[in-house]
Amino acid sequence: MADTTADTPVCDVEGTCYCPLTGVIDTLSRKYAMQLVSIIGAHDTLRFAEIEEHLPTASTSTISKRLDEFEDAGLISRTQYNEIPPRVEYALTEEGSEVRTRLEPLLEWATENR
Amino acid sequence: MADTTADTPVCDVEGTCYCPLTGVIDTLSRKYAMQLVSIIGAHDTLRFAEIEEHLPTASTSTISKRLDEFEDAGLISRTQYNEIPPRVEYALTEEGSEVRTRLEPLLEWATENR
DNA sequence: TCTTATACTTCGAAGTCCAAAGTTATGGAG
DNA sequence: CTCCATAACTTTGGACTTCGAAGTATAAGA
Repeated sequence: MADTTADTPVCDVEGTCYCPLTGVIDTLSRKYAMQLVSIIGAHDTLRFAEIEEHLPTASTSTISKRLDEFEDAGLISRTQYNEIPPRVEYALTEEGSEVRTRLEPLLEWATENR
Repeated sequence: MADTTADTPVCDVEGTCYCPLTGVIDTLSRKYAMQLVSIIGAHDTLRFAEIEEHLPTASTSTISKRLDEFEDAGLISRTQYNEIPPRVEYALTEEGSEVRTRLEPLLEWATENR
């Protein structure tokens, strides 16, 4: 009984309320997504196999999918070197770094309280 | 080629690295989970139907599942009043508040950058 | 020719999320 | 006494996601 229009989100409360929040949060709301941003951010660049070592419980295909999604979302860059055997390096973009910075307090707490 | 044992996580890098992080992060890595913590935290208490208004794109069953998971994780409390029609109120616990505090910077940024 | 190395992709099964309909309980209208 | 209304879920069957394991592509070096 607060808003007058039908499709306005009901966010008229004390404090900030993140109602139908989409975008980056959807990308981060998937398995291993937050850990992955943090792991890449802890290094300058990382190769696929190194990421797998850091996230041993995640399947190859899931890591691959997360990386694609992050690239689409502009959170990471993918640099491919045309050598044999192939070499690919992943790194956070500026946006990705910003996300990682804001993710750290949460992950830190979660690490201490598991 | 850094660690000598087989099952030690590869976390010997500069800075903090959150390798096979489990627990609360898994609970938060599900659809609408982070938004839900934030929404409940923006109020003293919330009823089920109010939560649904704040998260119109989430299905009833998903909200119900998230609330169960949060209760199991100790992030929210569920208070049931034996009236007809029934009344149930949800609120963040102290742990939930801590999580919300650490979630805010991320959600704030995500709101500005969607 | 065969092996090696890296970075994936493909596969079928298992688990998660969806919208819509159903469940429980009882107070009040007719 | 029967029917409807209300709140908070639960159930259902189908679509989407994640899983581990196996397969693909490339070319240098034995």
